[in-house]
Amino acid sequence: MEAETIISERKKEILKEIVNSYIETAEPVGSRIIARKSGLGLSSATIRNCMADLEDAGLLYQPHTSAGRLPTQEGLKFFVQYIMDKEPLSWGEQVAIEQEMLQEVDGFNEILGKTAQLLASLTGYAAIVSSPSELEEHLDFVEFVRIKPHLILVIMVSASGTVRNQLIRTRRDIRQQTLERFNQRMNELLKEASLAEIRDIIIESMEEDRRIFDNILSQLVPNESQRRLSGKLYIDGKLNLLDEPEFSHIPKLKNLLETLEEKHLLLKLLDKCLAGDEMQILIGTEVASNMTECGMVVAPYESNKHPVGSLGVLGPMRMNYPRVVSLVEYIAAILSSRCKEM
Amino acid sequence: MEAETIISERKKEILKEIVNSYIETAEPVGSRIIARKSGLGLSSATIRNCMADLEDAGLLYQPHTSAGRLPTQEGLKFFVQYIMDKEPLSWGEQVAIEQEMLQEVDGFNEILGKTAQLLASLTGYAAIVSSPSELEEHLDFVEFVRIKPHLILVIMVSASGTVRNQLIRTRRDIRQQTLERFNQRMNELLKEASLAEIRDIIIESMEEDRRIFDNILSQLVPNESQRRLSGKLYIDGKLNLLDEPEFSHIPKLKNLLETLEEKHLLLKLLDKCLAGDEMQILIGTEVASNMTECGMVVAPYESNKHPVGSLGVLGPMRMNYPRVVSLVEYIAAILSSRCKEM
DNA sequence: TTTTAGCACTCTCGAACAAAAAGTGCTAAA
DNA sequence: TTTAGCACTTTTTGTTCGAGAGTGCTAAAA
Repeated sequence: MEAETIISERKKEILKEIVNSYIETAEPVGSRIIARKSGLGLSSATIRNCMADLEDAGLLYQPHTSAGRLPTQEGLKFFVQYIMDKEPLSWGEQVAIEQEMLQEVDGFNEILGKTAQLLASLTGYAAIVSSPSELEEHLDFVEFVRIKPHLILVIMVSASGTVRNQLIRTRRDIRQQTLERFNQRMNELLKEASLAEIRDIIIESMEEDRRIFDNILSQLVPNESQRRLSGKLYIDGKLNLLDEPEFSHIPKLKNLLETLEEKHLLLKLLDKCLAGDEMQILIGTEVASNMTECGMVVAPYESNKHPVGSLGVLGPMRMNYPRVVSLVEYIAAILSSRCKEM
Repeated sequence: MEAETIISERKKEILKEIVNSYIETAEPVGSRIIARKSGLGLSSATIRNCMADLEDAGLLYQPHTSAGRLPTQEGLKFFVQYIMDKEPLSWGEQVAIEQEMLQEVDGFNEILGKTAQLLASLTGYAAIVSSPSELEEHLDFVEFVRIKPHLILVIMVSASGTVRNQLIRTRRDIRQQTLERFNQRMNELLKEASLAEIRDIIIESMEEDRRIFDNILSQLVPNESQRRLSGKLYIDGKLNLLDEPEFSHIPKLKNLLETLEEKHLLLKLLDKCLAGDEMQILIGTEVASNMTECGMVVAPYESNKHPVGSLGVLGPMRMNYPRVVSLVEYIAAILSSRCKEM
């Protein structure tokens, strides 16, 4: 970014002050306020000159001639990239978070739910946590049970304690006896391979039953599009957004809440970050075409060095980035450490 | 209600007209409008006199002296009890509903979800459907599996196709062999009894393993308070409420949406109706102390003559009761008929 | 006795206007 | 390079005023 080099230190300082004030009050901020609040002893006139330059650079704008200035989307982006310093968490907060996150619960999913809840309540915005994609998850145990003719129940228990069921209808009726043979073989294999891998192995090795089980297994291993939809998502704090003045316009609010119901859209958003492998801050149009007034902070969490899911905070574009970034970072780290146990 | 006898036919007619107009426009309605719209050829002055009487009776009120009148909560109650006639569903609508409701799906729960969705989209309000309480539901199949030391997985498949899992930690480690004996016995018993009943039977009959299984079964059969919380709830159309002018005030809206997140509260509301065994219309303070601006229409649905769950519509107090009542009634009937199949 | 026309009265709502407040840009002096 | 000062612009707020809607009451008509 050449922009960074062009903007002088002083102007950065001023931009910082403006953004901070804007984050706090949601109001346009004028030169007087900065002159008084900022440490550097400059008069409002000087500040005004700088502000005019910042406006020319596209980082600020005035809603109307006699109003103060607001950061543009670009201004905020510049702020989070080059200016902002994270707001360190107080010791008390760190302890409180750890305490909440490290509670004993059964099932990994419960942790994810708790994480979303915690993140939402600490930030005051909406929080989203995606669960590890099932495909890659290691299974502990699988069992096939014949319930009635042509209907088989498959129970899968993952290493993390999640239980998943699936009913499968079969064209041919399969005897429980056959299934038991299958069960045994599967569970042996599971010690080493993932479900997707097993599929390939087993199809080769069990010549006799090949046709039957090929069918079953392909129903079991979700394909790409199913996987996308099946990825679980934990959302909390949606209603926090009602407190933000930018969403006091009801149709806007409705539009936003509606998009938050569209899981696949959110999953895509979170996935975008998973690929990047490090924290990302999306602002305005970067978030989504119908969430142009929002900001989002997303970070992946990992299990043995591999990112497996992500967690994010969604708020108004005028989010308290310094604080949110610290929180997301810290909580992602703790979540990653909990993944190891699983 | 003595009120009914006191209010003359004409006044009922006028009240009816007022409520209908209010439902449509959400505005106070004046005497002129009624004089023109109502069939009875009366002048506005006459109407005014009647309206004054209705106000004295507590069925109407004026927001301020020079405004038209609005029905009070009592006025609406009176309307739905003694005046309203249901709005019959058009033939096309009936067909469309049946088509939607009778679609082939797997799992009863999917039907309930679909029902909520349908109800919400047809009424334009929020819809709530409660699922039959699990306690009473008949189980088709139960299996206990030892996953690892001290951890047992219980799989329950209900007659309606729902699968429920539960992990149970045991103090003593139980061998798979023991569990299989137990499995067999359980599934024999299931042909006749419900889970709750089985518990009593089995505890008596299996002397040797008594202590072990008593513990397991008591974890399995939810107690009253767990049952309340575990009852599943399908809500749809929450965001429809954002379109209603009465909820354009954000704090009010937030309060309402928050209450809609409290499942146990809603369950209690629906249960209230289940006990009554017929459709109920709750208005204003009757709904809940923090939903005084709402109205609700609830009806039970049944499976072999016994009510097993209920479905309801929640909207502003100024709901289109004639239409909603018909819809709820019709959909409850279809849902009941689907229950029989299960 | 019941209904209606007429009228005075009350209250809200929107437009028009004025003054205050907030903030800017520019100029000229420090 | 910075700042004080001032003219200018725009929003905000408050006020006033008249139009509009609707009522209650009274007296006449049915």
